[in-house]
Amino acid sequence: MPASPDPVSAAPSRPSRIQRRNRKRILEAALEVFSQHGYRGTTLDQIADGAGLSKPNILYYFAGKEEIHVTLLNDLMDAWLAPMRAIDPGGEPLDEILRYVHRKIEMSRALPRESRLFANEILQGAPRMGPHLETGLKPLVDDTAALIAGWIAEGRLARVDPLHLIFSIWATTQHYADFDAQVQVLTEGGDDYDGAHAFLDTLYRRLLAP
Amino acid sequence: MPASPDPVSAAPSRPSRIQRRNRKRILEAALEVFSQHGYRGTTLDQIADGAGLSKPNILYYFAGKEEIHVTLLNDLMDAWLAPMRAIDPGGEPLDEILRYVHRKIEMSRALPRESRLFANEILQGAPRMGPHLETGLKPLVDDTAALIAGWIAEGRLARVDPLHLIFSIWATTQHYADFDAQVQVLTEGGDDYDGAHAFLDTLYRRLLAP
Amino acid sequence: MPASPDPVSAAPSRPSRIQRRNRKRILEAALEVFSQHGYRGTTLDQIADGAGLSKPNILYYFAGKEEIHVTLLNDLMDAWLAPMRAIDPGGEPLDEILRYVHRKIEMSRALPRESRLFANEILQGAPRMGPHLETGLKPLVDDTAALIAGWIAEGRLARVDPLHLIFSIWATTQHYADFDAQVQVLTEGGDDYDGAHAFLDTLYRRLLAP
Amino acid sequence: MPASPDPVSAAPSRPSRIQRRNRKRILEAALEVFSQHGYRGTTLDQIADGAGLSKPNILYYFAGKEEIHVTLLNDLMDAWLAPMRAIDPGGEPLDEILRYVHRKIEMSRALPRESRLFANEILQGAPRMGPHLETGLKPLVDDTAALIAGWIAEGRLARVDPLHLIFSIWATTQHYADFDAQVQVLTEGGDDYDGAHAFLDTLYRRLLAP
DNA sequence: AATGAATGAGAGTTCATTCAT
DNA sequence: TATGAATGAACTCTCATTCAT
Repeated sequence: MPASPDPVSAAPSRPSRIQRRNRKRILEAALEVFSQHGYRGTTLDQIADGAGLSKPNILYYFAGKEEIHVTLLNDLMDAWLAPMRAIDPGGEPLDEILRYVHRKIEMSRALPRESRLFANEILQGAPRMGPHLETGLKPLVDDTAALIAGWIAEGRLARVDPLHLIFSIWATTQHYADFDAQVQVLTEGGDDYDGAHAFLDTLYRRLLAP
Repeated sequence: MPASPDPVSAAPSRPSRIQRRNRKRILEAALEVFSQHGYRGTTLDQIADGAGLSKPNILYYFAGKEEIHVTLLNDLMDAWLAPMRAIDPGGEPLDEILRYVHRKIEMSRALPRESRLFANEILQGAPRMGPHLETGLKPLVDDTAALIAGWIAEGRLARVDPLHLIFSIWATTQHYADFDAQVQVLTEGGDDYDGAHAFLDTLYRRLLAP
Repeated sequence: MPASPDPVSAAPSRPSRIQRRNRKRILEAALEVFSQHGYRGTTLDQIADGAGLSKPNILYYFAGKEEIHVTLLNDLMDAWLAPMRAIDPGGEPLDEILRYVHRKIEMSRALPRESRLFANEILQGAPRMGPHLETGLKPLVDDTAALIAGWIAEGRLARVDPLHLIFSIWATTQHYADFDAQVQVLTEGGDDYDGAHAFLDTLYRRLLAP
Repeated sequence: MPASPDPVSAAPSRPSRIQRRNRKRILEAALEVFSQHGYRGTTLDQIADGAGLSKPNILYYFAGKEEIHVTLLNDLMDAWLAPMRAIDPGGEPLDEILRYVHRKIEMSRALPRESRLFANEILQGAPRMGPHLETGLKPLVDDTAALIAGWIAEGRLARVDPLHLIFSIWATTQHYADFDAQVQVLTEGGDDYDGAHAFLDTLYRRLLAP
């Protein structure tokens, strides 16, 4: 040990291949069940089964059920906000908004479980995500609302309340993931994301065209 | 029980005043907790506490936790669909749609717990409500979509996909109840239902004005 | 219920006969195992077995393992301090001390499990009894030490440090209960409480006779 | 292993320096936690942490938790009995006893963890030390009691029961280590070993002076 | 000589439900 | 009708120990 390069300190020596693989498996399985059954409706057994690991082994990687959930939320937060971050203040306003809407629809299609995970959490009062809303989401939304307000002031977008506009975009795009069970019934299993793209394009174009 | 005038058969001798009062209490308490914590997150103890009844007494009125939940869903279904049923086929199309939108916003404001109860249920795949969607919701939505399609064909509304229009109205109006925790943070506690009325009025007016 | 004298309020309406009987059974069984195996070494299963009740039924009466332990400690505290409280400040000093010693030996003989319960707790740093030492024990010991100091000042007892005297009385008398396993081996199963009475009478008489 | 010079047989090839160091570390850490939390209250993790070794490595040196505990008990037994062995049959009786008492107090002061380790074990019925009491302790105590009886018969010590005398010396001296939590509270954190020396010197002098 | 990874056997606790009155 | 009492099944989490390297 004397001649060792010494990473003895408690520094969490970067995870091994197995560690990374198993953590990934666990989070994948957890996403599946948490997004479907909610926090309380999910059991460690379900996660363990889904991950192909024993229950105590799950707890070898995560301190407890809650830590898995919080880790999921944290890890997904960035990806979740990416579409809004990608709005280009230097772009053509209407284009930027419409492209944001289309990105959000695509996320609903590609990541419906993630959408439902967040929906579940917020529906129950965001008990494990409260801080993130304040520190992660709020500033970004404030900035975006200000940007839109600027565009409106310049006459490059029709007059609307920017914050309610943002709410409406979230609501309409995430609806297809969050309320999929209902959408399925009413579209008779079609799911029709193309129709969603077309409809919402029309909607926001008519709403915002200057 | 032998001397009872009422034979054992399932004929439900009409409920006494106490029975009606207690059932109402139970359902009220159950709505409160189910809407906040979801199905699995809710315990009979919480419902019993909220109702001011003992746990076994709860089970005297309902066969089990699931029956309470299903009863709630059933009982609320009618009220939930009332705003759509109230659309007058003989009215002025744009007015009818806008008034539907405003009624839905008002329901979000007045009955947020009911909204979240349904949201929770659908988010989890509608495990206890599946049939209702097919038999209760689908026909009504089909009719309404057909009505709207008719109006569009007559040139009395701008061209849009009626079904996606309906989705968007649900999404945007219920958003204020279902994602209240998030709305609260971003509006800094204001909640702003007036802004929602104004914004959505503008939105659907611009979208649908012929 | 209308004509009821109404103890509806949350007041813990005095326990029923069954409640009292079962709580007693649980505490009796818990004393048996806690005193033998210590807090951590005791399982609820052992207590449940000893009490002839199911494990969840144990938890119907007590909120958890710790509450059982704390309840035992609290309930026994008074009895435990009674011998010291019974010292009569108006009595003949040497007699009073000697009678205190004999009472303590009798407690060791009659209540060895209680003695070991306290010994276990203090040995591990009194984690669940800390406050009691300060508020219950300390004032009483302070008073008793002052009383003894007064007797010494009056020349009615030989000079000794009162606090260390008290320690020695506790140590010598409780030894027979706490270290019974060892005493048994060395006395070859005799246990000899009579010898203890005689020896300690001699000891404190020679120490304290003025 | 085939080419190993050391055949598989149990012949314990003498331990390397590292082995000796690690065993010592483990036992030191184990003493710390066993004496504080008791056998069941102690986890291998705590020992591993204290020793700075991994948990499996602990089990490379010891077959299991129990073996660590038993080893501790065995290794300490000699040191624990040394003060009694040091009583000189050829010495001046009162001096010998008093010096034994003082040595025991010093052990309480210097090795409180060892004292509590034994106390814990005996308190719980000596489940892992039973034999030792018979084979190690009993003969020594028998001898010492006989020695004291002889001194008394010769009129060189006042009449007392030798075995109860020994019990009392153990009880009074070890009390300061075993019940330290209580002593601390009552001495207001002083701990006062000097007072203990003085008090017990007086006590046994008055008891035994011929 | 050492350890990251894994697990079976329980631990304490929760909870929907049943029993007895 | 109503409830105090009771419980089986399941849940999260712990821990001594083993496996594989």
